[in-house]
Amino acid sequence: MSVRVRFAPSPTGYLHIGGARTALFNWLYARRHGGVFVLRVEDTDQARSTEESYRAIIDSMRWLGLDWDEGPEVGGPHGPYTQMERLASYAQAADRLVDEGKAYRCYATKDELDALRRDAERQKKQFFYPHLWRDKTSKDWIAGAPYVIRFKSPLSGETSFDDEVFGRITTPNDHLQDFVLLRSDGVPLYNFGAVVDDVTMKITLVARGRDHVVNTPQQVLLYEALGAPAPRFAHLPMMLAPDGKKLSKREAERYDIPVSVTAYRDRGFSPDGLLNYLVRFGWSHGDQETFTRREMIDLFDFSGASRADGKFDMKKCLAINHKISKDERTTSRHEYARRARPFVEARGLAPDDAHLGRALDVVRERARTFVEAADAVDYFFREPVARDPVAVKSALVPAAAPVLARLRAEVAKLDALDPETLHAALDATFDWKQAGPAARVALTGRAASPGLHEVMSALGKATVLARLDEAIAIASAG
RNA sequence: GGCCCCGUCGUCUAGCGGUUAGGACACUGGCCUCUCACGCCGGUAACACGGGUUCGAGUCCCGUCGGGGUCACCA
Repeated sequence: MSVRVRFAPSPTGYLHIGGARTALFNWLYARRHGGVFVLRVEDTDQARSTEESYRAIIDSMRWLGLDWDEGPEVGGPHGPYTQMERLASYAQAADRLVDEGKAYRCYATKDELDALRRDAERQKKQFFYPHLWRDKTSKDWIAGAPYVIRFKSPLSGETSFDDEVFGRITTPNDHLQDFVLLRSDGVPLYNFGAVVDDVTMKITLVARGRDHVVNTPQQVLLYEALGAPAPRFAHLPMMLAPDGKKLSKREAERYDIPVSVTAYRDRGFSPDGLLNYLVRFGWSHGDQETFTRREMIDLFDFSGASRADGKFDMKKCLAINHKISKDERTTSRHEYARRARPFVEARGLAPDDAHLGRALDVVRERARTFVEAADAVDYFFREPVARDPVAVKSALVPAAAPVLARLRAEVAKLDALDPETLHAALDATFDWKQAGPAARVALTGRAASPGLHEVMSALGKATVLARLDEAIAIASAG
């Protein structure tokens, strides 16, 4: 049977970093096995679902490059891929279960149940749905009154399944509630909607966060009741905040960790950089730290997944992004410039491609993100260059004027400013240890920068001469 | 609390009965050097604890402790 997996986010917020990892693992599994990757929108929580969230999720998936074969915007043979457009399917399945005596109508109201729940809480007892309507028949139904459809859970025995990463998981049935399949308005709840869809969409493996293992038994029971074979399951360990708490937005902010994929994009991460951090979170292939997409796909396997939850490490995430971005093997020069450009333009600069490319070549190895790259490249294009007052005060002193003047004279004699020519022309006569600081502030306005020969080369002769003239004037004025 | 799961350096992890317990990030000493990075060489640092099984346990079993997940007409 061909492999079919899905990623099924609910549009109740941005795409969470943990969700992105789940999506990645599913995508890798599908690509690895030449299968189909389905994107399905679980928007049955009408109170929280928004069009804006839907948009953010789609955009994030595209930015990450996790393309789907079936789903919203691309369609497919099992559509629609949005649950609110599939209500008839759930109603039909639910009716069938009721007819077969595997589910039943429950007329107890939410208020009524909430009251019971509060009572249980007050008595410090666990609330358990009293089987109010479990054993009633259609003769007891109240015409015109709202009802939900509940699953008739087994009262004894146990349910188990073989998880691809955790192995066999078995849980007793006796504490299973008669969970709700269909709300009184006909909208399905998560467990039911997901199972009905997974059956009709012929999903063969479900990979998701470990927080879902608890409702897997209920889903297994549902497959059974529906007379459909259950897919395989693969649960992934949780991604936690540095303190071991849930990586919620609030918790993450305390550690300056972005939680939405769009935030990583805005912070100047490259999709491949982020993906490389994520793929090594809960999965490994020996000691290999970074992968090209091709390698990820070829090497991915659930046997490489770990079972222990992990804590997010922003420093490492940045380091991995840095490694991926600066390496031509994983990020081409052209790709780097294409992604960096918007961040440069956001600073009000508009260099042409050739000029930008030269500057990025010079700073690339020292920028962890495109935001840092844009900052590092700023003085190449800003006129007049912005000079750091502290650096000016310490380096552009009167004594530096003659040194800068001599540098200006030497550069003026040259035709091309490539690094080799500059080294040949200047190194014999300049003591860079002494001339460096002043030249650096003159040319870049900063106390730290890439090597001066490289900087001059990327700056171009005209700009170099102009900036030296400015600096000489500043230095002379003291 | 019930049920389920997990436990190797600070962090991500390798390990699948016999290893000086390896790598990466972080931290740190040094080299390189016009500064900052990059790069290179080196260092600190881990098998939660207690019982078993075994000639031999990080690897297998049990217990303890610790951590996490979940108990909705949310997903």
